[in-house]
Amino acid sequence: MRDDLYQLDEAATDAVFQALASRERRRLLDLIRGNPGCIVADLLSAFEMSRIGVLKHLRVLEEADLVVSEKAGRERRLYVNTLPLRAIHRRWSDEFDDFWAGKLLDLKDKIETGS
Amino acid sequence: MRDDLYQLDEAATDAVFQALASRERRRLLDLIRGNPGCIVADLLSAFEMSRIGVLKHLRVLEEADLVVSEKAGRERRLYVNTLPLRAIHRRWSDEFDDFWAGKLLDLKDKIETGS
DNA sequence: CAAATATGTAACCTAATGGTTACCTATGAG
DNA sequence: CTCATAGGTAACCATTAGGTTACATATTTG
Repeated sequence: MRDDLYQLDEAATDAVFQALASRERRRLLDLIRGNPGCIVADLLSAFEMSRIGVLKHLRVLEEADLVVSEKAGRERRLYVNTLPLRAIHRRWSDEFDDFWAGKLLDLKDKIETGS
Repeated sequence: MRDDLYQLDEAATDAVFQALASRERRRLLDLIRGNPGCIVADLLSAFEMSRIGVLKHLRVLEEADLVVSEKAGRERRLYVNTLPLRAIHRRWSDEFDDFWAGKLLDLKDKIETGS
């Protein structure tokens, strides 16, 4: 799919941010990104929690479309899908252009220091 | 504060993504961004929910440091703080450089179409 | 086939979220 | 001063999230 044709609706955006709002899930995402094609069992050793806990986090990532998988025999191969992240990145780059460009004052600093 | 000195720890990152994981809060953020210095009462008409509901969402945004406020008499002036968003944007730009640059295949598409 | 492996589902518990109503405090205007 | 306005706190309720244990299924391997 062409990069710029991929768009997130509000519900999908909720799901992506929700999925990213957990350390464990971000770590999971990093692990899969670093080991594309890894299977669920490969991930378990990196976590304290039970296998089912990891599976649940994985499902949240999959429902946010941040991770996709492919069944291979009794195993499941995992991959990061970058499109949702890129869609958000792209949208922010558009919407917050003024901010990224640093054209606006740092209001917080201004307020807190009273300057 | 200099832009690149602002860094989010894991807890702060949790808070930012959590805050963004709600349509209402993203809308709130947009409204404040479009009306810097607006007061709480200004926002109410844009929402169906009660004032307290809005206040609670506002607090989530403030705890994520995405919104800052300044008391002015009995009013409270609201501003968006862009630093957390910029910090995330910057980190992603570093970490996902290969992806942003489109150097990697779209694995999802590959998997789903079986090509 | 039998047993080990990889994964998935169900049911349950606790804590956090998202919302409410009712009440309280501080400030500005007449 | 009186009262309307802007905002905040407390207590509550329903739903969701994050985790668990126990059990079930499918696939390899010996």
